[in-house]
Amino acid sequence: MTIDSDHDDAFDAALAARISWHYFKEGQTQEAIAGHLGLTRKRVNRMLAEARERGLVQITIQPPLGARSELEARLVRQFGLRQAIVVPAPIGDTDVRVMVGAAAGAYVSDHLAPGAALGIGWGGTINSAAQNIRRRSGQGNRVVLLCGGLAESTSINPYDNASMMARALDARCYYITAPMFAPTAELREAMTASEPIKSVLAMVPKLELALLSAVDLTEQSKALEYGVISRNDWRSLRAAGSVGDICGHYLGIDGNPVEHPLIARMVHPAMKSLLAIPLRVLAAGGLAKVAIIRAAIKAKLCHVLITDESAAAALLDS
Amino acid sequence: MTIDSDHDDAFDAALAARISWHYFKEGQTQEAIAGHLGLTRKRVNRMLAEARERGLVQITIQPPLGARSELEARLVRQFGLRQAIVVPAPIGDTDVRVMVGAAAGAYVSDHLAPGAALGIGWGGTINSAAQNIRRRSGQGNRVVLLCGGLAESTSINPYDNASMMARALDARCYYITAPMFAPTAELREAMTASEPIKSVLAMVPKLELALLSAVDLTEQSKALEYGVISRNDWRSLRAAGSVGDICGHYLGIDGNPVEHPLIARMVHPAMKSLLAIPLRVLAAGGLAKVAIIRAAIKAKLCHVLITDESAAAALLDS
DNA sequence: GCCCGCGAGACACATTTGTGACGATATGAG
DNA sequence: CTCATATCGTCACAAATGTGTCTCGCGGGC
Repeated sequence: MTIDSDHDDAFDAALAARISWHYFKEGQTQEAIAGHLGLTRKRVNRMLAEARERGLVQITIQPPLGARSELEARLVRQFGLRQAIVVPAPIGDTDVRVMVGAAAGAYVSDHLAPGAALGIGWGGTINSAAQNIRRRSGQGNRVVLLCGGLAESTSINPYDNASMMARALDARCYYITAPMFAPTAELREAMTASEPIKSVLAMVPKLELALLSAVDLTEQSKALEYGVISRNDWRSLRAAGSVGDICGHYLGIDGNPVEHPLIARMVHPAMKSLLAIPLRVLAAGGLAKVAIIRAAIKAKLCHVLITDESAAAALLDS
Repeated sequence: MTIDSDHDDAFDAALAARISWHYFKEGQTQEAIAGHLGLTRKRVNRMLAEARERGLVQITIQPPLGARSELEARLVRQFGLRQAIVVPAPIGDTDVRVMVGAAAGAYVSDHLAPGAALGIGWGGTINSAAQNIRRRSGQGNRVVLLCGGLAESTSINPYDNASMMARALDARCYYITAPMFAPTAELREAMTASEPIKSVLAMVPKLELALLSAVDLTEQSKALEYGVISRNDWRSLRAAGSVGDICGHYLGIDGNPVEHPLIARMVHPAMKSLLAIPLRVLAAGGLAKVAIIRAAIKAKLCHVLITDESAAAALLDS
């Protein structure tokens, strides 16, 4: 399950690395590189873009080190967090998730010890985090996906997120081989009690680090946009008082689980299992996520919050 | 000693970090960022350049991971190294040292454990390595400069190299407070036996990691260019059969120390001390360094070699 | 008060970069 | 063998970037 030597195309990583060296480290122009290596400038250009997309080239921005941002300090104080990381809010129409994810990837790279096991959520933020992991190899890490899968491969599929993360960490990856939403409550019981799934779920309380993501139930919800949940479910979950979910645990504004028929069909690790993980990092940004972030903090799901300025400011405004 | 609020000018690191996020992570145009933050585009442009120069923005190119380069494998085999890292040779007239140094910085970042002590050489390569360290803080590292100082601050001053490295690692830094070349052999004895110097030298055999640099004695020698050694010394050292030095130890082509009056005046850790360091990394590239690299390997000073393609190819051609 | 020098913004320009259009060439199915 | 398709190189152009020059405003020295 963890074997994936080359995942799709014949992308020449060695060539891309060489081009990247000349471009980013040596500061040569794309034209000069093309001439030197006997390629077209356009080819060089696309290889560079691809190298960045694939995380082969990584750009790290060192935090101001000594002087942590004002917002971070206030978040820590007001919500009793261990740490808060606030990245700038996007200027244009850029997706917040790429920025928060970038910080999340850096955080995981810094805090996942060799041999440690990492649990992850899913979504655009996690996807971006995976791209921003500093590649390692032979460190004996494990990645456990903390939710069930989605049959339709949207642009943000949990299995894909997990696979990318595991590849970047050279980790063995464990999936919950069940849908995120079981067809019926009975099937959910049967599935979670059956073998491959049961033992993966049993790994969760023993994880060293969890990188959680938050799904919101606002109008802008990506889960709604991509059809992960139906508009009917969306409506009734909101009516039940939920502001979103963390790993399939739908929470109310106060952080308590809500009552809803869907709950009994969710395939996910028990809340108790999640709460057993000693370091729980929540990565979520954007105004839409403010309510669910607050709920997650109240539910004690968040030791470390990675978010953006707009969400941070809104959180503090309450 | 590790406190450095702002080391010289009023470079606004927080602003630079924010700009860098918008530019590198969010992919905004410099103009848009300038507009958003109320700055000139030119200012944004310069801040970005400065952020890169100062190592605030770091660009990492992941090695092909599985498939290590052919050259590296051959170096390891032929010279019995633990590891070899070969970066592309510069295309234009770029300084090889920035490329080799970049790789060296990444290597140190990956291999210097918390609390460990690092010994460093000096020169452009080390300077570039320091710029490419992934900043850390509170890890309790120590940096020891493995040579004496130079009075005239050339662009590559050992004390400056050490200071940059220590700053990047948030490490305490130890200097040999003596000139690289003592005026007389007697003074050298007196200095190395006297107090601050003696105890710094005593730290050397206990270091965990050494990042060594190589000084060559070719026509292109930077040491000659910058006047670190006089042309007379250069001539006579060559006449004595030396091809360069590692931490002030002038070696012959076979790796043995040469005989020369200058030797008795060098302030540096004993060869035995250097050889007691369990992981010795030599970072040097360019054709001029080939002979001294080979000598250093023969002198057992090099467990891990970080070099560029041109030097690697030349080393293997022998 | 006046002059000098310095830094920063405004402007301008050359270079570099990203991207789309178009045609050539390879690849593979029938 | 032919044709459809996809990939890649060439050309071209617009946008973005790096850099130089000019000028203005500010502060310090006299």
